[in-house]
Amino acid sequence: MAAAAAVSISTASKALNDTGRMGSETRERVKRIAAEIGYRPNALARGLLSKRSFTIGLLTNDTYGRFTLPVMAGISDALVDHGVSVFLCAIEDDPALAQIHVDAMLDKQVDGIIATGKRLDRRLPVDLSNLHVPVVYAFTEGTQNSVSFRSDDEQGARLAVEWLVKIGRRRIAHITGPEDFFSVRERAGAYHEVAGHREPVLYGVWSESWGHEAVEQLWKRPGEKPDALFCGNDQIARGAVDALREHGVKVPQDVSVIGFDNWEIVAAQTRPPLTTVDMELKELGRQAGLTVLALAEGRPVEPGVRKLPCRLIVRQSCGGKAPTE
Amino acid sequence: MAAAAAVSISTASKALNDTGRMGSETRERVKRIAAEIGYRPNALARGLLSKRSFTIGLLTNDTYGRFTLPVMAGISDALVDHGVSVFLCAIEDDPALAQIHVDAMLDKQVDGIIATGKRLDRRLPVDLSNLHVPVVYAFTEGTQNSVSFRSDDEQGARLAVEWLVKIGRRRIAHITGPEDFFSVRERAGAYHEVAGHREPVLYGVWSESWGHEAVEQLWKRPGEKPDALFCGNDQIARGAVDALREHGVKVPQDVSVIGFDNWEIVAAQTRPPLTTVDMELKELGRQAGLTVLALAEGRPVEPGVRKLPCRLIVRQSCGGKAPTE
DNA sequence: GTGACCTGAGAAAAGCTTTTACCAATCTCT
DNA sequence: AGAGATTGGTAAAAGCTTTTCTCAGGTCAC
Repeated sequence: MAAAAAVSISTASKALNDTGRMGSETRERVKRIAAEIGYRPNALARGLLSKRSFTIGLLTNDTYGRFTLPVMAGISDALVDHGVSVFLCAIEDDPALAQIHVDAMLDKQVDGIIATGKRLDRRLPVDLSNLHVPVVYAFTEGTQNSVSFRSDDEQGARLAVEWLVKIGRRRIAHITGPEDFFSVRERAGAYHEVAGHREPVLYGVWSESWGHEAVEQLWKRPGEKPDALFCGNDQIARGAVDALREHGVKVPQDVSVIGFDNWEIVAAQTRPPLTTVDMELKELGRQAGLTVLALAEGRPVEPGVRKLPCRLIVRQSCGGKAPTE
Repeated sequence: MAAAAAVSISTASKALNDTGRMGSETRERVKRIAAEIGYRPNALARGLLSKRSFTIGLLTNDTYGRFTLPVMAGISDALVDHGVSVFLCAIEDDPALAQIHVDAMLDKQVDGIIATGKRLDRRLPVDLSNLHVPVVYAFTEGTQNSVSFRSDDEQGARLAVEWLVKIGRRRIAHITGPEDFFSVRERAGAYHEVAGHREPVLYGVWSESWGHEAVEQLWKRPGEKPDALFCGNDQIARGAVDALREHGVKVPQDVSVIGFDNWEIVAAQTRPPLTTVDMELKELGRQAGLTVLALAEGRPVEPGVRKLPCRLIVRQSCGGKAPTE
């Protein structure tokens, strides 16, 4: 630093880091002068020596940011206290682009990498398994012996269906996304388990229009109609609510509708606002961040898949009362 | 590098950088061995010397990511070719957090900072005016003598209203957000200019429910109804479309509705999909990225506000034909 | 054959910080 | 008072690149 503080370069360092031996008045003086001139140590130089850059990389292929943003917020939230900054790298399922970003991050000596995606059962289009920095997977499929975090979709779905049962619904239908999604199968499994097989599962796509169409199909069928819809995501739920309204069916009086994801922009703007399942992605990001930090510091972390519980967000599309917490 | 390539450390450097004098067969051999052992120079050490970290910081207070994500995508897209990585720092209108992030970035010797927000007429809660690194503002209010990029909302609004006029609409109403937003006033100004003053401007909030309510108000009034609605954003437009449907008014046959923002998740999922104005945020990010890079490299950049043109996205909520491009 | 020149490569410094080793001066105890 | 311990501080090395300087050996010309 400005050894212009009339002291040697090493004394300055020790003063600012509260290490070494020196007179307390010297230490104080150095600190004061450092503060005055606004001295801040160069993290590059420090990193060169300490082998820690206090930097991690976040790799994502989720362009919408639906999943990445909350995860990122959690990571950043957890790591900012430790002085760690985050490189965000959006690779759009482009292996070449991904490799460029990974190389750039490695050159910059990131302390670790968090890989995140938009789907639990897909890998990012780049191999991170043999890097010399720790890698943690969040909301995307990890590799053998890696640490990965994911939401517990089964528990989330159970939460939703149990809620519907609890408020007295019995004929619960499930409208959801494409069956090749792992989450879809998990959620459907929990649905079957809790609700029994009274109603079929309608697989489709993740859009409002599918939710709309699914309701058309259900209401076109003869016989008793469902008194509740458990939807695979909020967009489907929203389409369903719209369709119900057009049929003159009242939500939540006649039919309860529950979504999944708690995507505020969809869930809160639906009329009525959607009761839905929140995957706690921010918390997921927080844990992923702390984990990659632990690995970077050489602390041991058990490999494996960690499932984080979902939380039920009660709004008005189901009726019933919010649980007293 | 592994001078284990049987050559001195300086020769290795010169070989890999194609500088200095040396026998071509030595150069080739070093390069080959470097490639074999997967050597990559340490960017920290290089940065220490060259005063360039090939790293920039992106500061944002937009938690939804509605504006930040496209901007970020543009920046990243523009800079990845130059080997620059981006620190994403989400500060949630928290001055203390913002300062922490800025300090962390400066410590890490970022080559520049891009500030971005969710509102053109608001500053970030941190002062970036006297940093020793270049700062560029994108979609947020800049400081004196700074470089800032913003969308041309006036031109965008003009585009929208002119389109409505072109397809034969005459009684065009404007439902928009809070009047204290600069963009709202600019858009309303352009609306008045192009449409004349036949219909009032309805100021409200940026939500679907306001769009819904505004239509109620309009249709409750005696006299001729509007034949077109220019909405301040896509959410308002969506609410309006829903309300019109409930009134039995057909979109686009009876009334054309046009939005603003081109927020895919809203605009494309509305029935019918919204014709809307795109602010070209990705391009805005791209230019901001290239500009901060230019400043970092010492190239001169004229200070001032750069307005980028918006683009009309024609879907089905207005009728009319897509312009032949 | 010898001085001028060129070539290929290595030595060293710089960039900034932290850490270890070290030295001179003061203190302590008998 | 003098040996040994303590104190307050400095010098130097290490971490990894790049750049500039230097040098040994060879080539060319006269």
